[in-house]
Amino acid sequence: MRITHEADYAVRIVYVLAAEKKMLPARDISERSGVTLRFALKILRKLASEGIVVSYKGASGGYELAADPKELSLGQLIECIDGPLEINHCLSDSFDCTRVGDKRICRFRRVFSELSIELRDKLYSLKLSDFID
Amino acid sequence: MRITHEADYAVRIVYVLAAEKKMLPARDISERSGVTLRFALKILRKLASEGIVVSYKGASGGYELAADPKELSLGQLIECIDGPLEINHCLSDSFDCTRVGDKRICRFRRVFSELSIELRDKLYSLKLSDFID
DNA sequence: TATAAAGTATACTAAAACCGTAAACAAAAG
DNA sequence: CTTTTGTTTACGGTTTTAGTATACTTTATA
Repeated sequence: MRITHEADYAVRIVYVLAAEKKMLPARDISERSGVTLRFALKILRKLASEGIVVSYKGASGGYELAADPKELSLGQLIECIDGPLEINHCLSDSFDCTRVGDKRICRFRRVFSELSIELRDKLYSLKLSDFID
Repeated sequence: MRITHEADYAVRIVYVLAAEKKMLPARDISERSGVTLRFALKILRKLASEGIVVSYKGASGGYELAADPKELSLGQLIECIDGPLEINHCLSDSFDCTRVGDKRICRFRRVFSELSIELRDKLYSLKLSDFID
């Protein structure tokens, strides 16, 4: 029932970029976030592919926050790394529920779905700017 | 960010026992819940050690719901199998947060903690009796 | 009281997910 | 044209998950 370390690191990394408000090379991001360089690069790649950061190649290259901290949410960051925020596997599209009890959708699934949506909404309402001075 | 299959199965199993309102041998529980006998036995042992079900040994033995369905909650069942309901590993007692940003406890950790508590409270407020006719 | 039907306990294993690491490559600044 | 950076793909160790196996104990009942 936990987000992955990788998603947690993604939050740290983006926090560093948002606080800095400028482009930073991956090595600096690694140092300031406390995430190893290699792993930070992997995470930065995912963030770049989602348009959350932009990368600049070559000497004096690096990464910069692309999204507006007032718009970028914790939920978006976490889902970028971990995939959909669902508290039970039965909520995934591919899952075929065989549990008895209800007509069309089992009652447990319904409440898991509602709780997932609530949690997801809250994480999406928490913007990165809320965590910067 | 998901509960385990095992916790999901525990809910199914307890639902069967609550709907039946009587002792059932493990084989029947397995058949009606759709959980393999071996795995169901493992789960039933954990439920028994928490006092959620009681077991009767020997021929014509089986398992019976020990808790009151009006008191027994989804949260209690899930934590019985999966451990504490925390959405980030940084919330566990043993974790030493090194993240910069705040005086004593980092802001991210605070919101993860609040969200975990909210989710946990909701799962504890959902009683098994809410899912029985 | 024998025996078969149940649960108990411990340990094992296969597969998946997680958490990184390695190496070869491509782009761009100076 | 060389050095510094990012890019891509693949690899691998560790942990968790999910489920199984085996040997055992207990007890109803014939």
